[in-house]
Amino acid sequence: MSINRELHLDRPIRDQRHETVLNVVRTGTLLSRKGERTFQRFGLSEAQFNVLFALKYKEHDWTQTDLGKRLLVTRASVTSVLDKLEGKELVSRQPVPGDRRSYHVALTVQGRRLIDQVEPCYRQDIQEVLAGLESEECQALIGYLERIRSNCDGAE
Amino acid sequence: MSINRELHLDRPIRDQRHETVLNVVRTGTLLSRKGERTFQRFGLSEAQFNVLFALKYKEHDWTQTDLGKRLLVTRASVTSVLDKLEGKELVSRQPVPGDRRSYHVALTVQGRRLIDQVEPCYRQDIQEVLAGLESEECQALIGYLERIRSNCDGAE
DNA sequence: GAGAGATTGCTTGACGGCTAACAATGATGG
DNA sequence: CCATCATTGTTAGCCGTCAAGCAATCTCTC
Repeated sequence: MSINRELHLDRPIRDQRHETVLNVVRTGTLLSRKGERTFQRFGLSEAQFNVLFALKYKEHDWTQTDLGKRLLVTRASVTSVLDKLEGKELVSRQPVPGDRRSYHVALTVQGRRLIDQVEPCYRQDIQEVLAGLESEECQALIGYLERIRSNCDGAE
Repeated sequence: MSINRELHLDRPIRDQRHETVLNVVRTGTLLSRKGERTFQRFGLSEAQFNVLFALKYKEHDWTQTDLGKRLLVTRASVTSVLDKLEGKELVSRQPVPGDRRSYHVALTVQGRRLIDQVEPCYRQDIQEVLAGLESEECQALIGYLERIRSNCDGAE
């Protein structure tokens, strides 16, 4: 459905670029919310899922700062999410040899078990949501979005 | 830049649809943040800007519930943002004849003056960010995103 | 070595999002 | 008229985000 109808606008948006921006932001929000509903069934928030998922597929050891870069949030945000996950014993902070300021973050056994349960549902969501798009269309979409991001300060 | 590099991934994402979803969410976030930096210069949050902008272009009277539908947030969220804006005397709640439960929300003189100042910067952001895309490309992008949203529950 | 500057993780406070519950009010059916 | 149900805005509690500032620690330069 068009943004105009979706936002209950009396008049259609005149600026096509404006309409494009609203479409991107709106779609991103809806995708996040779909994920949240799935994660909620496992007692996880989106931020908590993101941490577990990242840890599952990491190859090197990550400090909290590394995790923040991966998830694109500040160190303060990492701290609070990690406190929650550590309270549920899903992740653990390991001391880093040679740097007493840092911790390496790792999945616990329960954490690994949980993310292995959630992941199939997450992947199913993705397939559902993108069911209508062919591979070439995905590629084109990704290309457009990369070009937009290249004009946003803060993209790294 | 590709999501793989942007997220500091050790290995590229295998599932193209997964990569697509991450691209959409990521781009939406970056667009929001660009807006936030602009609004901040005027002492506004993104949510507060959205309210002022919506009120500027409304044609009918809107209750708080109407505003929530337009902005796609709950009534509770509208209440708190409106409290902030009313504290700064940028909007006012007007009693609705015939329904003592509701309020009509309107810009004050200062509110109108402020949104008129912010809007050009906001529109400039949009032009900058979408500078690289032709009209047909925007149209294609919008089409892809609408098809994705049609698969998200919660799109109205 | 010693001092200056960076970096790390933590804390605090503000913000906006949500859900759930509430009182007040409106609408509807008998 | 009245009982019931729906709707409106508010509140409280949780969450995650950020910015700003802190102490501890590392690094670099002299």
